Amino acid sequence: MSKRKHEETAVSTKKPKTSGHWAKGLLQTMKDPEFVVNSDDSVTIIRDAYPKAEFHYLVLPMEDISSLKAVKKEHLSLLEHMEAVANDLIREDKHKHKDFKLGYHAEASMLRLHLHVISDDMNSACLKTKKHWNSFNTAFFINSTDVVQSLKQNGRVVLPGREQCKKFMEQQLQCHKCDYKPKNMPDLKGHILKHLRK
DNA sequence: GTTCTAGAAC
DNA sequence: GTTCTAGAAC
Repeated sequence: MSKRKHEETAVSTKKPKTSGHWAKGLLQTMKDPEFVVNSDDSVTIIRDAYPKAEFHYLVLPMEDISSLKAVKKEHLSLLEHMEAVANDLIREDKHKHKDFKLGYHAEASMLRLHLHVISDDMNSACLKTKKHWNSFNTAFFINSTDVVQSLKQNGRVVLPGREQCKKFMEQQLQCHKCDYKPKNMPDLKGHILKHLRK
């Protein structure tokens, strides 16, 4: 036997092309018909390539807005439109029996502003780490309505600072539906199954 | 953002 | 010995 790792022969599960820096991945996914759910003149909706719940979509503007930090008051109607499009999506029949959260991460890793549209089951094989959990289930996740309100009131989106974000990510694991405090991720992933209601 | 894996935690 | 987390990735 050679020392080389065995060749992967199985067809890999669909992944978006990842040419260029990983932070630009969403820009590629936006162009991939496999992931695009819907779009109009100003926004595109895609399925998240690594969904953290049974339903997990992203709404992205066509305009090259890198993140919440780059959002200006002239983007107000765009952000309102992103929220409206997200609300239309979750009213579709296939989502009827699910509750959804609409919001932004306080600090995003991936380029291009994106609104998360995620069912609140948090039941997914892609949800693996404490950071994953806390990014959707602490104040690190900012509801779209609050982002829009902040933009209206301040002319920009007021965000928690770097240290505050770090604290959110290090927060003790907490079930989002009851007072249970899981001892680790496998414990949490087992626990949330009890709350499933499809 | 994910993958991989060393070494901490159990 | 096995499970689990957290940090590097050129």
